[in-house]
Amino acid sequence: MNTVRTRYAPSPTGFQHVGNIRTGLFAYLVARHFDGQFILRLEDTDKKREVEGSIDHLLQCLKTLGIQPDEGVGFGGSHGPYKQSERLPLYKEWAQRLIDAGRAYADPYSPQELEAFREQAKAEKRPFLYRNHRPQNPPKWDGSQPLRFKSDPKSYQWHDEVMGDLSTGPEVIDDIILIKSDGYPTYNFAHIVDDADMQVTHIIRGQEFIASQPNYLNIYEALGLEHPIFATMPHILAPTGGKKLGKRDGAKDVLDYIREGIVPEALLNFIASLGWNDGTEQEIFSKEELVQKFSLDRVQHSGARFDEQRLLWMNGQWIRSFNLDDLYNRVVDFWPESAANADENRKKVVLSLVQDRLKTLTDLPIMTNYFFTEPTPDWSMVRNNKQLKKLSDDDIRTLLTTARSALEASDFTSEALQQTLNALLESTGQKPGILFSLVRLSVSWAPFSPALNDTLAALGKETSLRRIDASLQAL
RNA sequence: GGCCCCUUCGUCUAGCGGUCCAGGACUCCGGGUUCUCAGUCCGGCAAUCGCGGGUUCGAAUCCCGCAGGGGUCACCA
Repeated sequence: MNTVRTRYAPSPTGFQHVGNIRTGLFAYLVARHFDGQFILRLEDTDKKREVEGSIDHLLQCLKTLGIQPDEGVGFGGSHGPYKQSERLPLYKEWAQRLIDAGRAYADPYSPQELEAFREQAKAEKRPFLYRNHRPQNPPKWDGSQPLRFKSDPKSYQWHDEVMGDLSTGPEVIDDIILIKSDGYPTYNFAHIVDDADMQVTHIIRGQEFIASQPNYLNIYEALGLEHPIFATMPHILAPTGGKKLGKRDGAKDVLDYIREGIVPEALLNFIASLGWNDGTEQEIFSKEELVQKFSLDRVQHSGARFDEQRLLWMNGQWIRSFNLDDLYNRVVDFWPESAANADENRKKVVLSLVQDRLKTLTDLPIMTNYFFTEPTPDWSMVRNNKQLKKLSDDDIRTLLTTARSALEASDFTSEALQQTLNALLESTGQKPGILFSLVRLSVSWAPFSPALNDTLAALGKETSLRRIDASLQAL
């Protein structure tokens, strides 16, 4: 077998969302799995739809997710240029071959005439076929008219790595446009030329192309080319309804997930497992494992719904799997403002306490703010607490004062504090629900915090005692 | 409308003729973990395998119909 070469070939028409990027990921995984090459090609043949900044965004996405092309726009390679808009002469050349072979001709109709044909077909509830209107003596192609393929309608059956054996009749074959009147090729033609020229072995693309596959087969034949291996991916479905996930159904920018505190590993893992599994009960896969285990024939045939709950769960799994230094480097941009001047060691201590609690990296500020700034006592939190509301102000004052002096005598390691607190439970005869809650609130004034001994240890003796004093003052 | 594809718990899925009155994961609900929140552990709810016919001793698994969903029929990709 030849070296496997796959490509991801988006058009620069906006931001990348999970639906797009999954196709790219799978193409990447196939290439890596077989020690082949992964190519990034830009299909920028529709100048009207082009959106500025698309390329930068695309590159940023791939970089963030660690999907590294071997060749392509921004990566060099010996089959370039990798932007279709810079390959126009090549398409002309291949088009000329078809013209010379009598397999392409100029389209003499005006857009209005074409539209009339289409309306007619629609009124008669027939599919529109251009070849039913194929001109007898088309004018010589001078580039001002679209160039059409002269098709040879026939039945086809072919194999798709994902979908299996597929077949169609001649009625789906038509004279499609190869070169538009603006001089740019259509996708339909350009991708065939480019894949051949770039020696692409596997075409991995979305389900929307399955209907035009027979037309492509017809063109491969006319060009005398052997066709690559095809693999058709099912769509990712929108959260509701059965439609494919698109921008207007709330498909989010891939980078938005990262900004919202989803780690790249989790996003990659999640996207890959939408429509693919390795047949075991494993749910969490690293990129390396995906490369090793991925195979197209285990890709699902039907669409998969995008379920953010599951993504969030996976994110938590990944966050908990990182060692502290790794996690620390990932959260640099997520700390609360109050942590701006805190030193690294302090932040690491705090981070280690909340690591198990983070669902996304953006949870960090709300979970850690009180470690870095003095909280404002809010006694309504005590009064609204189911257990604490029974205590009188005097009870509270006594309990807190007793606790304060016991803590003052503790040397404030996590272990020593646990002993101090346990002793305090005995000496005061209080339940943990009362004593611990009260102390926890008086040092944090937060709705939740890590274990009390750990929280106190992280705050340190001086700060803890100061906050208890401040809380008592405010009572 | 023609053509093509798809159809297992709410969701993602395992399953390739018997080990499945269908297994795992997410969600949800109980319980444990000295307070909270999360995590974690244990347990629970949840699919008569789209429907109807076959084939077979035996079908989620094979065959045929039907229905529903999706894609496509652009000088978009």
